[in-house]
Amino acid sequence: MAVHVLAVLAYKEGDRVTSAMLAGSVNTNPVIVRRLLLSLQRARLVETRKGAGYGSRLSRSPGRINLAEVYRAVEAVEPFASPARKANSACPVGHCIRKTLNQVFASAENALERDLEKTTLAGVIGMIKAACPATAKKAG
Amino acid sequence: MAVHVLAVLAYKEGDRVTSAMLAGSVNTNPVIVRRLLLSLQRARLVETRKGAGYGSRLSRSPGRINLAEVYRAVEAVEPFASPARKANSACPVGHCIRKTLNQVFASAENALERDLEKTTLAGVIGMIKAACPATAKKAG
DNA sequence: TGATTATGTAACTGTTGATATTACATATAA
DNA sequence: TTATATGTAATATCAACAGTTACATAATCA
Repeated sequence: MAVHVLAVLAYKEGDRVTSAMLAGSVNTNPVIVRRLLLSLQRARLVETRKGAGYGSRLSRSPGRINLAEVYRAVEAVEPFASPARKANSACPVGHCIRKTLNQVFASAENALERDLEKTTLAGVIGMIKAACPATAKKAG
Repeated sequence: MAVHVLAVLAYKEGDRVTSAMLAGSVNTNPVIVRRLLLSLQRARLVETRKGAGYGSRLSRSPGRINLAEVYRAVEAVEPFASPARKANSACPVGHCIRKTLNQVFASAENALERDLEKTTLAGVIGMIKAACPATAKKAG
């Protein structure tokens, strides 16, 4: 969803867009969008202003925002499960597996982010236009 | 958790282990383990037999099972969200973003799996032993 | 200044997926 | 035939995420 919101913002290069308009595009509630925007603000990906006629816009050009940044901005918890129950430490595997799996998963997540870094928001927009060339250039 | 279970099985190279013993190590319920084992059976990673004195063991040596196979065996759904609500197709971004994001995420997941392929169960065991050298070699 | 517009945020309510638990049918070994 | 172990259904619990309503706060604009 984060990528969707940012893609709309990228579409409107520079124009301010309200959370209500974004929610309209994603088909969700403005509050959900605003909560998401808070994460994106913290990551300095968007700028938001209150007041009549304002809203949010990208902090940088779409070509200078890659999807790894977006992923990190909205990633709530570790994508790989840290099981609720802790392992049985009487078992040698259970006792020491956590540290090991963390290492392995950190490496895997790193590989994931390296790949996401290769795609910018501008790239996403380009792919969307290529996938749907007939679409109008400006709409909510 | 899947990796944990398989690591225990790898520890016991070849020995049959019951779901109750595995559940003891992971600190969970035998039924949970059995459901997980069903996925691992479908992926031909473990063999299971009913009856007194039996249980499960690895189908192959730990050096010939990599974590990408495990990931694929237990991966329930797409790790990246396909939002419940579908996007607003009146919006040009909403209309065509799904296909584009699927492409991008497929690539990212691929990168993830390429990384996981580099680690085998034998490697995990080695890392565990290195992390906890003092641990006994044989226990539940 | 005051009305309007937008965000920030709290409180509460689904919904979903993972885990947990109990119970029982079935298969296999001894 | 008995004991052991898996397969599986039904149900409960829990956390994360999304949704909704409501309202305080901030900023613009007339």
